[in-house]
Amino acid sequence: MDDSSLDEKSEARERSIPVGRPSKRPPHTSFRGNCVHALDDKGRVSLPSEFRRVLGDKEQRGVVLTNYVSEGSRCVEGFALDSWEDFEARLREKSRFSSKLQRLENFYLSRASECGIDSNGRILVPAYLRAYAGLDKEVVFTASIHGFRVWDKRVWDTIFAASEQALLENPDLFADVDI
Amino acid sequence: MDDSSLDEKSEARERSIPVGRPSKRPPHTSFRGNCVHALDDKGRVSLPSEFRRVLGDKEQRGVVLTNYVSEGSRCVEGFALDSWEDFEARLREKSRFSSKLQRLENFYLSRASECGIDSNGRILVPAYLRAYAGLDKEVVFTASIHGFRVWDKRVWDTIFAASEQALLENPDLFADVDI
DNA sequence: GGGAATCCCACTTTTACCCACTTGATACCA
DNA sequence: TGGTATCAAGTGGGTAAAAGTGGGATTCCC
Repeated sequence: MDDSSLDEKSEARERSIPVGRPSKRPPHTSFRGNCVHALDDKGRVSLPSEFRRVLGDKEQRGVVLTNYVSEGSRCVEGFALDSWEDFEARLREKSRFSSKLQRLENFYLSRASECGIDSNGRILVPAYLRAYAGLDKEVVFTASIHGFRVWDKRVWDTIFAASEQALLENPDLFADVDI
Repeated sequence: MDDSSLDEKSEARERSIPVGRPSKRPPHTSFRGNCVHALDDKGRVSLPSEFRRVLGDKEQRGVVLTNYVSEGSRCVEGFALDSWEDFEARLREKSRFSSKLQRLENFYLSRASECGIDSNGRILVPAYLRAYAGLDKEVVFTASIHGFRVWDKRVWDTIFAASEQALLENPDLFADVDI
């Protein structure tokens, strides 16, 4: 180890480089792509490095995970903390006693958990979310437009195949999204 | 017991150090997530540490509990004291002879109780609220947008399952909340 | 005096934080 | 062009501290 590497480390510490592995590569603007990672016995899993890059400095603040049903299958949804806070702020403006809001609170909000990112770039997925989405060993991270999703690998394989099949059967499937 | 420990305690009282377990981790901005805790024979239950973190310094002032019906089921609602006070202030601006307001007063306000947090981070749930919501041994704390709710575990499991079912039957359920 | 609330201490379980290893990709150099 | 050094990325595990729980003792109030 030479002096320059020492300098670099202390400099990084001083500039408050986010928790987790520092990254020299530039931050990304959106979550993209997908990757397969292993959940360990403690329920921890490495956040894909590409996703950590999206979080950038916000990485130190962690992510918010909650449960969701996408295309009829259970998964975990994840968001950068500040994007989740924006969402909460908009909800706070709704009528306090609205029954629709309560549905959303009881299913979605009530299961949201803020997860810090450890020094190895991992998050701890709460036991109740692992149980909900059936996350066992192999999980798949997939990008969504606002954040990302985490699936049990077998569930994801099924979902993906079904999506392709739907597109084969209806070539205008995406045209209907009105983009 | 020596002098220094005495000093420490009285100093803490003077600086209004919050009751409850101190926490080095940063305070959260909103109540999030859910957790299962045990109500003991005395009617005490640990406030989830995540929730205490939201209260931050306000923890010393305790929380306000009252009864509510969410999605057709009885529960206890909880709020940080100052958020409850804001709510009261807004009610005070309404017409004092509004019959709807009186309903709200009679059902909601009249049953609100301020609860302190003990040195172990627990609150004492008033007997009438425990009876109302059928809280027995296992209770579930769930986050809501303005505060949190406390349910009997069996009731909660039913509510959650029903919410998921509703979402499965109507995938656009939350799209309707206009977020 | 009896019941409830509060305070305090003790115990168990869970979690956060740390360190260390493996692997694959890239860079570097002879 | 093959060997090797380097580093990011992912994974596994140990340990001290925090979180949750139970229960006794004291105080307060009707």
